[in-house]
Amino acid sequence: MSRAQRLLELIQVLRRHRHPVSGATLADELGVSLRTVYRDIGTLIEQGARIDGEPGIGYVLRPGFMLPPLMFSEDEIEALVLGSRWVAERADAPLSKAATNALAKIAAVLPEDMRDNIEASGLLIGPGEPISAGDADVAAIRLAIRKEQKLRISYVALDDSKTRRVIWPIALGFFDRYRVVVAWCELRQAFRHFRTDRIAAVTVTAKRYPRRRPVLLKEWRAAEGIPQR
Amino acid sequence: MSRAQRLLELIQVLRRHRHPVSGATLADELGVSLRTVYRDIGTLIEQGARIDGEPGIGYVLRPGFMLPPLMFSEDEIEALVLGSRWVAERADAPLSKAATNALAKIAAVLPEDMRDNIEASGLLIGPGEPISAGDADVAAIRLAIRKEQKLRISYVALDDSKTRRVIWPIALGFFDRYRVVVAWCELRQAFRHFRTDRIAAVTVTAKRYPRRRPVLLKEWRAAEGIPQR
DNA sequence: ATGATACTGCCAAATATTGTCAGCAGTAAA
DNA sequence: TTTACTGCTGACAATATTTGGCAGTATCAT
Repeated sequence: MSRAQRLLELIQVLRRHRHPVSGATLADELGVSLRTVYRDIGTLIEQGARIDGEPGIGYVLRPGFMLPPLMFSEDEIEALVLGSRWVAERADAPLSKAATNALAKIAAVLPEDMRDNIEASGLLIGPGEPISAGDADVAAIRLAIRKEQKLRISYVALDDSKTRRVIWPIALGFFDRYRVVVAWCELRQAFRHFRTDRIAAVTVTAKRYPRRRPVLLKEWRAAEGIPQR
Repeated sequence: MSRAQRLLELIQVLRRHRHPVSGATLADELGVSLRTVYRDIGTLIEQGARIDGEPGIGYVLRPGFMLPPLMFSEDEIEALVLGSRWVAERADAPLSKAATNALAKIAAVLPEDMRDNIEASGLLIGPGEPISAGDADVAAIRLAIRKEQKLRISYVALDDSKTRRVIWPIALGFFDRYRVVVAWCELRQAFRHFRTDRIAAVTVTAKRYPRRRPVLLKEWRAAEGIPQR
């Protein structure tokens, strides 16, 4: 049995057992050494499997590893398809691919007759001016937002003056013609907006900013007078 | 990337492309040689995947997937959230509400920590000029598209000339500033585009148009020179 | 017919996997 | 507290698998 097959088998075994299973048991069931089981589990976790291993207990597959079947109304399907198409069309390359992937995953867990609705959806996204502000950078900025990491940027303001700043990126705003990074600016000690097409260079620092993003986001909303959702 | 990962990825790629994909394309997407793709496909089929490979065509994953799709990745969640927010912001009221509902359903099946990512997502849709072309009408048009029903409209063209026509709506295009109904026009006996903000009145007829929407859509794409997805 | 594509076999080099041994750390129960 | 289980990690060498390239065949759409 190849390793790939064994990994799938391992998931199945874990799913079968509701209660914690010891690595030794798994090793036995899979006909493989204990060390290998540890390695396999490691691989699965790396791939996104949610497996709890507790010393003295064993392994449990936490719920939420796999997508359960989903049910949507026709309007909901159309909304999801339209939204994904917009993202696929307008966002940076990795996010664009992610949108298509997400839709495919949803399609896979949909009842069969609904699956056709996805492809047949009559809602289209009109072609837009491509926003070509460095895909790689935008993806990096998204990641920094997620991880609450400081960014060092070199920014060309609207009056063409150039500054270097360290910012705490808290959000990325998608407008029709450009994208804007919302951030706390260490230079100005205030919230500032930076158009991605005017960011000449980005360096992701390893430093995490000292406050939590949701809190900052709330403060920014208050400062801008944007009602909370 | 390990082979096991690649096999999962391969399935996902096949899921993503609903139409036949050539081995060469797969090889390219996976960053691996064609020969290896053939071997991988062989392995997957051995494990029970239902993959059709036809010479001259390519590969198709038949629904009835063998592998339950794994959980959404962080990028995929962000893509879904962003897409839904765009729809919630820019589409007609019922669709907007559907987008929010769909997202809630997805959130419901997510493990807890991922659920937080939905609310905390840092991707925002910038406010756009509201497209206020009769929400009720747009919803009605969407429904007519889904049901392949004829519409009777009164249309004000760009030169302000007014006409009454019966059209077969096949798609609704979302542009940044307006929305366009793609339809077969009985008056002109050709495909025509109608901006929703210039449709003065809509009546949904009970009559179903005599041809199938996907076919018409394909013809329209060909006529417009839009490559098939 | 032609081109595109799926598919198979073979080989050598590159790469991954595996078991073993050795040790640390956490949990539950005696 | 002690003991028995258990998770987890590192190193290493033997082994197995994977990979790409090449050559060739078959099948389908046009």
